Amino acid sequence: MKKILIKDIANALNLSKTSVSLVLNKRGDENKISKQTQKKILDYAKKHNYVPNSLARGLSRGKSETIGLIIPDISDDHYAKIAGHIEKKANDYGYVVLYASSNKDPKNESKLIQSMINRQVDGLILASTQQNLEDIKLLKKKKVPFVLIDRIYPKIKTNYVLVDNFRGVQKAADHLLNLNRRKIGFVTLKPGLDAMRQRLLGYKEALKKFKINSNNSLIKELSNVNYEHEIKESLEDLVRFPNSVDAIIFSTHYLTSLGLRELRRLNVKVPHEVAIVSFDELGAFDLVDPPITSIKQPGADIGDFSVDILMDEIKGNEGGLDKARMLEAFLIVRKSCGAL
Amino acid sequence: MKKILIKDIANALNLSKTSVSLVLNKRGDENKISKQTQKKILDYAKKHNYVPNSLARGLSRGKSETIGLIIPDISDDHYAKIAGHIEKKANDYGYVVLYASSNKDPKNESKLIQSMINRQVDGLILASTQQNLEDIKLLKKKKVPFVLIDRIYPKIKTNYVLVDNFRGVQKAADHLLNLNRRKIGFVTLKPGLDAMRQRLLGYKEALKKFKINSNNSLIKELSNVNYEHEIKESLEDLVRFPNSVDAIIFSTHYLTSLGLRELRRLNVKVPHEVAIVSFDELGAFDLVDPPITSIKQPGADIGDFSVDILMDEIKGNEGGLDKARMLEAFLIVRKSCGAL
DNA sequence: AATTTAAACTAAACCGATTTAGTAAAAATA
DNA sequence: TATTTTTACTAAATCGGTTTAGTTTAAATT
Repeated sequence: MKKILIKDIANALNLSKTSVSLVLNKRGDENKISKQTQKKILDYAKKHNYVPNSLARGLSRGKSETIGLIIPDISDDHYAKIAGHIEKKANDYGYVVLYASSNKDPKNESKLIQSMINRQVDGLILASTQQNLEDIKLLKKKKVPFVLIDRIYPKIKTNYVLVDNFRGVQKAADHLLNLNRRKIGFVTLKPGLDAMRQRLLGYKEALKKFKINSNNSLIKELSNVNYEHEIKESLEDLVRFPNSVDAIIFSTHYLTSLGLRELRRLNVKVPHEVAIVSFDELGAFDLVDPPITSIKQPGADIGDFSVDILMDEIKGNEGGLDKARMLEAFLIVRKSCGAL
Repeated sequence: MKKILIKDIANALNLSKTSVSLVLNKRGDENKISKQTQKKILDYAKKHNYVPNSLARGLSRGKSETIGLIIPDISDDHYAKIAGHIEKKANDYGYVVLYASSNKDPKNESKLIQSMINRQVDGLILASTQQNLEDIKLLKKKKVPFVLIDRIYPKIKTNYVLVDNFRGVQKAADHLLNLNRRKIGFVTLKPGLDAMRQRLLGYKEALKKFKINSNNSLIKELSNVNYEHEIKESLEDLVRFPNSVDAIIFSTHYLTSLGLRELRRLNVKVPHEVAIVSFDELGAFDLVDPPITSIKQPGADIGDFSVDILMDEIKGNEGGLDKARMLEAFLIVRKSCGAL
């Protein structure tokens, strides 16, 4: 049951490693290896179940047929879904995915990028912490093909696939405004991430168009590390006089879940007293009491497009595809705003 | 900005590749490289940001500091959570995770196992389709370290981390029985998977202990590919005379979600008319109407233990750890059974 | 002073592929 | 028949590390 190598095949058939390698890589014809010989090699390889050592191949070819994927957290629904699509699509292209979670730590992310490059990944897909500008610049300088998803660095030009957070939240706010909710709270994370900034801007813009002054005490920006605790106080404050909101937009699905639990604890009736909209879906949001109106991000598209772009980049097709895409998020209307 | 190699360091310092390699691998002292020289090498390497090429290192060492993880589907909550923990734990050990989804296709799984091995992963963690006995035997024969999770091959002895599906479902059924539900339906998948078989047996055993004859028309085994459609008819049948169940156990979280949607469509009141328990949690099950009583699998432990075992195996520690673990699943009582 | 031992290195083989730059023999052309 | 071309291969270098088996020089021992 020993592993069989190209050398073994060559010896067994009294041929050179070169010929064997060429034939196994389907380059026999162009290199004028006779049909006979080719058949012998192919047969022998199949019979002995030859499979190339990818490390050796990667080393000599300088590429690995592997792409790296770095995301904040694989157990986050949103990223798990994207990762699933990336993997499937990459497999279609004959690539394998080397995957890693940064756990939202820029240092960690930086190490992972390094590690991926050492492993000779042919390209990277990155949902960055947005605090590693230097690493991203380095990737550009080293001409490593990469695509940013979900989070970009506005200061530099890169390939990216992004969701229109600004428009997305606007849709949420418009929906509420059209249902005559006027005191709309916004619960989000501190804008370390551009996505969060965009979502906040979208919220403000929607209010402005309705000629409502945005009121800072209705905006709750929670810390990235402590939001689970901070959300309690924030919600109490939103719900209570003088704020007394009649609607809340949550800026991520986990804030929505936490927030809803809190609203229940506070005995606030959703949607009668307070309507809610979630930016970003969770699988079971249609089953929740009440079913949650949400802005659904196109996870499948993010995954698929990012791989398409990356492959284009790896193959060196300049200008083949549009390398920067902004995708629409969709409003899914359920009962949590009282619209149904 | 060119990549710097061991050779470059050696040339720059007028030393041999050997010395440089030894020092960089912290084997300078044992090989009597003078402190001076060591410092020179280390300084130069740091200054020029040397990082080893993992492919080359992997090739010559015959190991890659990478473990492979093959699961049915990364976008399944259960596996996403496990994957998250596996990754974190593997990183602690200094390993990187090469991850792939089989999409429940044994052929695919088989290819992935091959591909992982070619990539010289040092070990594998596998949530198998349970239809690749030959591949698993091969892994054993080739002495590739591996750990099965969630799904084992009962016919052969392997390392594994498993959840006690039998006891888990028993807990669910006991809970219902103790609440005086007597006509308990069981909605599950066809037993291609041993897990499914165990869950069914657990259900039957619980009934038997309560001296209730299990009635086959209360057991719905759906096809793996078509369950989304079949579940409609199954639920109608369970709910309608003469079955008229007063409780249903769903054997996976996605069956629960689908089932609950169906029960709503049929206007069945949960838990008043029919109580439900889900085997396996979903993040938002506490928010659902009604909150879903479920059997929670210890995803974190599955992940952590499997990596511990694998590392033990890779390091060749015979008999260090218990290499086969059966973990308990826990009942989480919520309102969907009327108990609260 | 001759021999051993230790210190501080290094040359070259190796891992398992790919690839460049050939070569020998047969066939085609002049 | 001599020369060129084509066919069907192959030897050896290469990728970037690790590792085995030395080597040289200086210090210690007899």
